[in-house]
Formats: sequence, C-alpha cells, structure tokens
Amino acid sequence: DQLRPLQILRYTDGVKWKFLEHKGPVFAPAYEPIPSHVKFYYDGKHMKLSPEAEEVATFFAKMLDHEYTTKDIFRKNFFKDWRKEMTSEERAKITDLKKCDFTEMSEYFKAQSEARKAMSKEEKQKIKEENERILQQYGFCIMDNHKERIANFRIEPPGLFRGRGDHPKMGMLKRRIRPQDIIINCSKDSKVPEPPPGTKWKEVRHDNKVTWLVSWTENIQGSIKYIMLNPSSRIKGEKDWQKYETARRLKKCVDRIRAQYREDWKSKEMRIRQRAVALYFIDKLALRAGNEKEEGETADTVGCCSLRVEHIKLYPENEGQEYVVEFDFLGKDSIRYYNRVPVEKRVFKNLQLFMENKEPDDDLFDRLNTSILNKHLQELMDGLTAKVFRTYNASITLQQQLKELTTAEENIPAKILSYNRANRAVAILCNHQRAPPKTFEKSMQNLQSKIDAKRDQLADAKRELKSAKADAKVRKDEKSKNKKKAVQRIEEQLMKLEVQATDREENKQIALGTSKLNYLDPRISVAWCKKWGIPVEKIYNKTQREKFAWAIDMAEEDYEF
DNA sequence: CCTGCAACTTAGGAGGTCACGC
DNA sequence: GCGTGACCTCCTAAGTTGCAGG
Repeated sequence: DQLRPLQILRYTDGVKWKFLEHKGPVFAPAYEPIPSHVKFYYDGKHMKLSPEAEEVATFFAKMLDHEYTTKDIFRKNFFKDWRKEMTSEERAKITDLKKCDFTEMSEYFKAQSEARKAMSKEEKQKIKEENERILQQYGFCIMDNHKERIANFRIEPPGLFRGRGDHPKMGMLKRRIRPQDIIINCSKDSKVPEPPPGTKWKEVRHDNKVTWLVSWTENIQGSIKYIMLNPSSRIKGEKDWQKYETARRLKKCVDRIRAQYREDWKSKEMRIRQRAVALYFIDKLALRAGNEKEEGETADTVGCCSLRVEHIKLYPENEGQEYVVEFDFLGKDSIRYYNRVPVEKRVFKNLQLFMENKEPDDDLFDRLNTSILNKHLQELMDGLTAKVFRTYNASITLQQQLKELTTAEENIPAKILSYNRANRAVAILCNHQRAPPKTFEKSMQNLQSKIDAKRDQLADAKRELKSAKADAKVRKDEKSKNKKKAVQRIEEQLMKLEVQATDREENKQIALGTSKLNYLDPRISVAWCKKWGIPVEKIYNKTQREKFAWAIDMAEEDYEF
C-alpha cells in the first residue's frame, strides 16, 4: 500500500489526468486613473502624465515609504523602465528622478487605504461576498471526476519588482499580463474557458502530462509562471505522500550511504572527495543542493555545491573543539546561514586541500555541481536527490525529538510546547528564519505583566486559603475547600502563561511553518496526537488539515517514519 | 558534456481576520 | 463592544530537478 505513490508515477507514463476543465484565470483589475486634483510635480511644476506613465508612477508612489525606493539600483531600474512607458514629450522633459515629486499620489493612496479600513460593516460584507462569488466561479476546476480547489487563480497584478536581498533587478517594471499572454491547458473534451470579450488566448493546449491549468511568461527573469491546484488536491497530495515515502526509503539505506561517503573522503580522485564532502554537508547540515546562478540576474546566494572559499573558515581548534568549520553565507531568499560545526579530521583536511591556491571567490567544490551530485545519488538509491536528505533529516529529527521531549505526566499545553520545541529543532536545522515580529518586545512585556499579575493573584489566593484553614481549625469546611480549588486554578493559569512566554521567546527568530508544511511527514504528527490524546486541531489549522487529509486518514498511533 | 528551459516545490513577508481579554 | 495581537491566507519570489538538444 505504501508503494502506491511510486506505482502511480511508474506505470502511468507521466499522465497526470484524463479530464480537466476550468474557467481560466482572473485578471488584475484595469488601471483606474487617479483623480485630477492629485498632482504629480516635476522640478516643482505640476505635470499631467499620460495614463501609461501615470500608472507606473503610481507603483512608485505606493512604495514611497519603503526603504528600497532610496536604493540606487531600485531607482535606476525603475526610472529606466518608467521612461519606456512615457510619451516622447514626457521622456524629453522627465530626465531626473530626483526632481519627481510623488508625495500627493502617495498621500492619496494612504487616504484610500484608510478609507477602506473605515468602511462600514455592510460595505465590507459586500466586498467579501463578491470575493466569494469570484472564488466559486474561478477558484475550482474539475479534474478526473473531482471538483478541486485552484491555488492561485488570480493573475499577478503589474507593479515594481522587489526581489529578496540585494537583487540586481529590483525596481524593474513587472508588466501587466493580458489574455494574449496566456496559455490555457485543459482536456480536449472539456469546455475551453472563454477569454474576456474582444480578446484571445495566446494558445490553448491539451497536455495531460503536466498539472498546470494556465501559464504565462513573466518579464523580469523570463521565466514561466503557472496556475496550479491547491495543496488539498489529489494531485498535490499524492505527490506529497510520495515525497515522504522516498524519504522513508532513504532511512532504510542511509547507513550504507553514509559509510560510502566516509570511504570516499579517502578517494584518490579529487572529484569523488569533493562529492563526498559536499554530501556530508547536505546530510549533516541539511544544506540545499546549490545550483549555479547567472551572475547579475539574481541576488548572490549559494547552496552546498555553489559554496565559495570565502563562505567558510577553518579552525584547527576553536573553543576547546577540534576541526571546526565556520559557515557564513547567504542562502535561498538571502537568508543568512551562520554555523560553527566540528567535523571529522578527514573532512577538515579535505577542505584545506580544496581551498589550496584558491581566491576567496573561487568555488569550494570546483569539480562538482548539482547535476553530478544528483546523478551519483540516483545510483545510490532510486529517486534519491539532494533535497531528499532535507526531508529525511527534518522528519527523523521531529520523530526523535517528540519521543525525547514528550512525557506522559504533562498536561496538554505542556505537550504542545514539547511539540513546538521538536518542530523548532527542525526549523533550526533547516535554517528557517523570520524577522522578529515588529511588536515582539511589546507583546513580550505585556505577557510578562500578565504573569506578574497572575503571581500576585496566586499569592493572595494562598493567603486566603491559609486564613480560611485557620478559621476552620479542625473540620474542613466548604470555604477552605473552595479556596483550595481557586489556588489550583490560578496555578494552572500561571503555568499556561509561563509556557506561552517560553514558547514565544524561543520562537522569536524562528519560522515553524515552512518545515511543518514542507518537510515534516504529517503522519508523524498525526500519530503523536493519537498516542497522547491531543486533538489534531491543536497542531494543524483548517488549511493544514485539508492539505494533510491523506495523512490524517492513514496514520495510526504506532506509525513510524 | 554543457546550456537552457519547463515544471514543480519551497520560502518569507504583507496584510487581513478573528478570537480573546479587558 | 473595543482594541490588540496571534494566526492565517495570500502573494509571488526563489529554489530544485529532469530533460531536450546541440
């Protein structure tokens, strides 16, 4: 039974569906020109812009409060693209971004957003109903006898591109997507979606070897964007299940693979040593594969195979430990990875060797790339790739941590703290970080004062209990019984608050969601809930329960990853 | 082998929503 | 009822992987 996901892929020859029908995408609303009293000034003088130039100007105006509109690259890219949208007269006149005054536009949009917030209940309700109507009309499709939810049926609206980190293309104009940019994918025997009146699709195709419904090419990187199904859909769920089954197969042979790469550290071939050390990092530190990236097209980030000499430092001895490697680099989304880890002597010596006679910006693994590595992994196990190690190590860590941290005596809040701590161990392993919430310090203080107040309350209650007991002398009366109950109740409340404070403090810069959604076999969590009588709702919200419906159905309390 | 493309998964942030305590 | 903050949803960028074609 557990082999089913594999069989689906193997025996159906890449066919993803037999029938697919949908209504096509929802386009971004057309540009609404701003009222004429909202003015744009160039060099102090009012200037009426053409609608095309005005629209792009509003994109900038909406971002005026963001720090990145002060960045040179952002301004340069924006200005270049904006000028392309201007009439030749505008282009002749507007030659310096510094002389552009967008403040009235910016104020106008702020006022609009305030007005939206201040809308009456009825108006808000109306908008909600309209959204619901659109969702019902466009948010679902029929795939093989099932009505399935579509993930992103709205086309991305135009605006200014803001990549993550130090992105060379920040500020560029992301253009509006029109029906003639859209490729529709559906089955031949379905009702083909209608393009908006007076327009045509770029293409309608019937490719049942892919899962997407709609695609278009985006103008910043020239990559293709897709509309696909929601994670709750059959097609995504089966794929997810299969991912965890592959990770479980790795569990069965990971010892052999580890023994192999340790052996390969001694190889006389440089490429094999490099491959073996890289694999060790991927396994031990859950690093990503690290594809090469085109310079100047994206932010300068790396993964394992693309590490450069400048990203690691070697310490023969550090704080009482031998053979310490310090990693410091920007990974996916320009999130910093910083870690100091003791490694085996052989790894350390190999790293010294790889770094010999190299410049800081040279590749650490110059004989290796992700394609070589994945080909090797494929030979070690069917379906094995670099990212399977992340899934495997994340899931096995959760399982181990849950076993270690959960104790039978704990109450439910304490058990959930244990769960969160196990989840946190995984998030730390995978380096899933978040910016500390803007209100973190304040909300922490508020919680602390609640705790203080609760402590005072407890002290009072204890005092009252004592005097009640003294009053009652010999026989235990009703009053002291009640006081005792009050003390217990307050103690419980205090404990709950303290647990909450600990949990929040430990979670300051850690994001749990990513691992929960993408790396942790949900059956581990479901089994844990069953074993300890925790309602699964305490662990997964509604969306998550929909995504993991397959696991909730499947896993019993004795499930082992 | 290398390059580029296509398809799909993984990612953090913004902003909306809703529950909870006062 | 009201304000606050935690949680959730949406958004879309940024990865990984496999494959085709030279």
